[in-house]
Amino acid sequence: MNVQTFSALAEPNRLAIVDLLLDEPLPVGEIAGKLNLNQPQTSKHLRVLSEAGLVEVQPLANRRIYKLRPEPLQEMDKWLDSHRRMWESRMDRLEGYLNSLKEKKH
Amino acid sequence: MNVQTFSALAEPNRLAIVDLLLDEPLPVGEIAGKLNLNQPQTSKHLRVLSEAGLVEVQPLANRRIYKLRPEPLQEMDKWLDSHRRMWESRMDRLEGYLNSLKEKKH
DNA sequence: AAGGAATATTCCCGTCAAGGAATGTTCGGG
DNA sequence: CCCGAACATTCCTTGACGGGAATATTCCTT
Repeated sequence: MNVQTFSALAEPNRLAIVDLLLDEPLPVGEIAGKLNLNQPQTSKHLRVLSEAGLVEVQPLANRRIYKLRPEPLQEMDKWLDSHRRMWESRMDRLEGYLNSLKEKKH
Repeated sequence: MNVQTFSALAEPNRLAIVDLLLDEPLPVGEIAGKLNLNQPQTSKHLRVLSEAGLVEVQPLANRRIYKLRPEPLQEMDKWLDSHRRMWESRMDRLEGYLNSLKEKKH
């Protein structure tokens, strides 16, 4: 699992940008407008997200359209899989235990 | 989605600790030994993980046993859900497109 | 009570990161 | 060709962060 993805998302503004781009690709100005960020600030955050591979840029005249790339989040999903199995296993065991408690009450 | 979870995991040593604890709870010394970390270094990272809610401590004599807490990762899983739906939707559309290509070849 | 083991905390230092202001670059329209 | 719009980059400042060394704290054994 790549730490760079976590680093990129460990900043509130960048997390908000990623959430925003979930709906549709957007140009920098619209991202800045919707999140009340300065344009240079937005630009710099987008650069970090791009370097982490979370977004890709599509030039359109003087605009730059940013869209999400799923690969790093898919990798995070895969990493989460092993944890998911762990906590689901514990939930199964808890369930089994509670069921056995119920049976003992009959 | 809580940025603090991402921040906690955005450090290679802490990510390694979380991976290690996936198998079983461990005391500080063993974590330090397995990851080749100094004890104070390990202690400090565990503190950050604890403050993020990713681990909990169980004192056992002069030892402190650290174990994972699933809640923050479950929250991350939930956050990832909306992204999962987005990239699966795109995969569906790609699949449909490829299928329609295949049909045209008959 | 003293000592050892295990661990947490503090202080200091060097590096990194975010924001603001200013400036540079690119594209399209007139 | 010039200008405006959209955006990227640079420089500076400030605060955060990780590691190392030293020290403090807690528990158990003798």
